[in-house]
Parts: sequence; C-alpha cells; structure tokens
Amino acid sequence: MSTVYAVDFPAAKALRRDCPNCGFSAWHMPANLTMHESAQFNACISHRRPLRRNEFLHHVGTALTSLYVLHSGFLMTRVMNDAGHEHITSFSMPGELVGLEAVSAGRHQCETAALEDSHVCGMTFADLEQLGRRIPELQRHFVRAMGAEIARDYGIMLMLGSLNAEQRVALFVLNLSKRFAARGYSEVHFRLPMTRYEIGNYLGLKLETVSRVFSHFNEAHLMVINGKDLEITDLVRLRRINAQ
Amino acid sequence: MSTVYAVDFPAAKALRRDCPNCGFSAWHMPANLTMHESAQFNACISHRRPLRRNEFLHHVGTALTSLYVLHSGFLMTRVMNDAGHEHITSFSMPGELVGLEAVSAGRHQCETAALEDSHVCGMTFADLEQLGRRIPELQRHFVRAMGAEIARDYGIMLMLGSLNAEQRVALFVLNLSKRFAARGYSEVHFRLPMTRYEIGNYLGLKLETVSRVFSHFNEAHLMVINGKDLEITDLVRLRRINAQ
DNA sequence: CGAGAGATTGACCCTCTTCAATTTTTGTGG
DNA sequence: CCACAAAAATTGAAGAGGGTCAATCTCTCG
Repeated sequence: MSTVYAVDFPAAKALRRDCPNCGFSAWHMPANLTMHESAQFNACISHRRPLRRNEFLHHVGTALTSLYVLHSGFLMTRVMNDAGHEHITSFSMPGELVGLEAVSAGRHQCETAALEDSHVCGMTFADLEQLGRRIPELQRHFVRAMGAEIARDYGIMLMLGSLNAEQRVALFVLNLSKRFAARGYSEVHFRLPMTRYEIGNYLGLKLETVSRVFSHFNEAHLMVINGKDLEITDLVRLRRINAQ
Repeated sequence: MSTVYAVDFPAAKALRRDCPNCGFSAWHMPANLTMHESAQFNACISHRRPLRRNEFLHHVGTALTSLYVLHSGFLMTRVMNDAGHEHITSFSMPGELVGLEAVSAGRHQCETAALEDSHVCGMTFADLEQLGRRIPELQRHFVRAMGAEIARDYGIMLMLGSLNAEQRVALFVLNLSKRFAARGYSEVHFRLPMTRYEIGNYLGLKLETVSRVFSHFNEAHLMVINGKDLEITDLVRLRRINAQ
C-alpha cells in the first residue's frame, strides 16, 4: 500500500491545450472576467513550462520578463546579501505567484529554484500590465496579490523577530498543513519537500535545532515524523504552542 | 549653537494650498504625468493631515480607506499575532508610502503610530485605483512602490534570519543614514526618533542588547551616541561590520 | 522642578549554536 | 534491481550569544 502524498500533484489532469488547472485560471473568477476578457487573458499565458528538480526559474540579477504561477511541484525563493548571507523567503505551492520581488527594480533580487520537478505558467510582465489596463478587475486582482505578499512578509518578520524555536517550527508545519488543505490534500499527512537545512534557513534556525524540535514533537506525540514524511497527530495541541 | 537634526523636517515650507512638498508630489515626475493628469491627481490628495506624537493613523482591523505618504515627521508600523506577540515592521520617513499591508484584505493588519508630531498626505484607495486606470504611468508607479516594499521586506527577513546583534544594529544605523542623506540631511549626524525598545523590537533583539551594542560601538569609536543623538564617526568601519 | 519613562550597566542563565560522530536516506551506475 | 557513494538527518556534548532580572542613572515633559 503506497501512501499518496499531497505533493503528488495530479499534473496529468492539466495536460490539455487550454490548461484548465493552470495557476492563472484561478485568476478568472476573482477577477470577474467576461468570456472575451478571459480569452485575451488566456492568450497571454505561456502554459506549463517544466522545471527539473534543482533547476532555477531565475537567478539574482536576471531581468524581470515574466511572472509565474506555480502549476505543480514546489519552489523555493532565496535572497542574498553582499556578505554572502542567504535566506529563504518562501516555499511556493501550486497556485502561488512568483517573482514579485523583481517588480520594483525590474531585476530579480532573489533566485528561485524547483524543490522537485515542477511546472509553471508564465505571463510577461509587459502583457500583464497591458491587460491590467484594459481589464480593471484583473489589475485589482494583481494589486491584491501583491498586497497579500506584503501581509505575508509581515507575518514572517513577526515570526523571525519574536518566536522561539518550537513556535517557529510549529507555525511552519501548521502553515504547510493549511496550504495543503486548501488544495484538497490531507491537512495532517504530507511530505516535506525541503531539507532540514532549508527549513532552518527559512525559520532563522540551524538544521540541528529543527531536527531536535521535530524529535521533541515526535516524543510529545504531536506528530509522527520519519525523515520527510510528516503526520500531525494532535493538531489542537500543536496550534496551542503558538498561542503562548 | 543649536544642532539642527535631520528629523526637523522644514514643514513650514509646505503650508501652501497645493502642498508642493507633499509626499505624493514625488509621484508626478516618475509617473510622467501631463499637466492635466497632474491636476486630476492633485485633486484627489487630502493634504497635510496632522498627527500628534503617539497618535495612530490606523489600528489593526481598521478598514482600508486611504493610503498615506508621510509628509513630515516619523511613523512606526507594528504587526501583532493572536498570542499577543508584536513586531515593528517599519519606521517611515517623509516620502514613504504607508498602508500597503491592507491592500489585500481591505483591512489593516497592522497599526501605525506617529513617533513625533507628523503630517501625512492621503489618497483614498478607490481614487488611486480609478486614477491608475486612467493614467497608466501612475498605475505603474504604484505597482513599483508595492514591489519595492516586497524587496525591502526580503532584506529585513535576511537580517532577522542571519545577522548577529552587532550586524543588525549597524545595518539599522546605516539604513537610517542612507535615508536621511537621500532627504538632504546629514548622513552621519541625526537623532533617533524611536526608543531602544522599539529599535530592539524591530531588529529582533532586546532593548538591553541594543543599548550594549551602541555602547560597544561608542567605545570602538565607530560613533558617538548620547541617548537619541547619534553621530557616525567611522562610516567605513561601520559598513565593514556587515561585510562579514 | 519633580515624577515617570527611558537608558545604561552588571551578573547570571538559558536557548540555540557549534562541533563531532553516527545513522539513515537518496539517487546513480553497474 | 541492487550496491555503493554522497547527501541528509539524528543525536550528543560543550560553548557562546543574547536574554532575563535587577539596580542605578538620565532625560523628558507636564
């Protein structure tokens, strides 16, 4: 009996020409597009560009051409400073928009790589701007997406600035759980696509600390962890860790 | 002989009806507005709303009505979680846009308060959307402003995730220095408008740690600090702290 | 001018890091 | 499909950086 992990996104479903499960397709409804607008919008999307595991979508300094919505798989975005310090700022799941950090300078401040074989749907930033001009609801949706990223960033700053190691790891697991659930997967059983180093880097902790916290959560019967396989066994108590 | 601090923004100059030093006025040039567009734009700005020290511009949960550009003074934005942890996400200086974290939900996720008597210029988000529709270059400028906030946030995450106490404080001082310089003030001598607690909270440190680092920088002849008065005496060496 | 908020400094402590050894998993080539 | 090397994860012990608690000093502002 093989376990079906949440990260095994059913990509096959989306192989059609019009890419109905395309990440951007989620933009049609909230943006309230008419049939005609939808057609225009669809025509600008480059569907299902494949990315191999460890392949980069863009590097630091790359000129911004397209914004991408992840269609399947898992991405990771990392920012760096001159001194060589690096920090992972996000793990992206299907439906999420990637590349916003480049909008201001027109050049990517970060690098984005695939944590597993993935597919992205892209739209050139120029097309998006032009479409937004013609379709106000689309523009609104895009601006709201940027606002959501800013709100998310503030939450991460709070986490990095005021939570202890256990609270950070609990928050991280609960956040993944919520996002898997929102995509129709189990909210208690999934596979972590990133390494302990990557989790630690994202959370501002060392990999050994992450490993120790996981072991502790295991012993405390909050979850069962075997490497990258994670099953939450006490969601209520896990949530309570962050309410302190 | 009285020291003129950078934060003593010459507000008197801007008392005219059309508010020429208005924060939004900086939007005219990059947005390349025509005379007519400029007039439309100006008509939507509510100029120079005063804010007393410690007065709030908005609280958490307040519906988003207007976005503001700080005209004079100093603001501070703070985010909170359910458990009561709080984190200062930004200190705003004249010309900077405030309120973007509310764009997604339509409701403020943060509270913003004045660190000293200040003035803001506001524009309702509805007006901004409508103007943006009519004036593409304005829309572009606004989207770029949101992108800049996202890029800034990523830098803060890196700081919170990977720098030690001295590097954080040095970065903080250098960042203020740069922003004062950009506004025509001294880049080496200015007044910190926030408390040690607020600096610490912003940097993910305790106030005692901030105080100790300042004392250490003092002894190391990197700067001369007396309470809130700060003079950088070795900019080169201060910059080098972050290059390690 | 005086009270309260803010800042400094010291001593001790704790959480997380560092260094190291070992085990487990992954992925590639025979 | 198995073998084996490399990468990843776990666990322990010791150490450091920053936190906590407390006392004192200084400044602000009403």
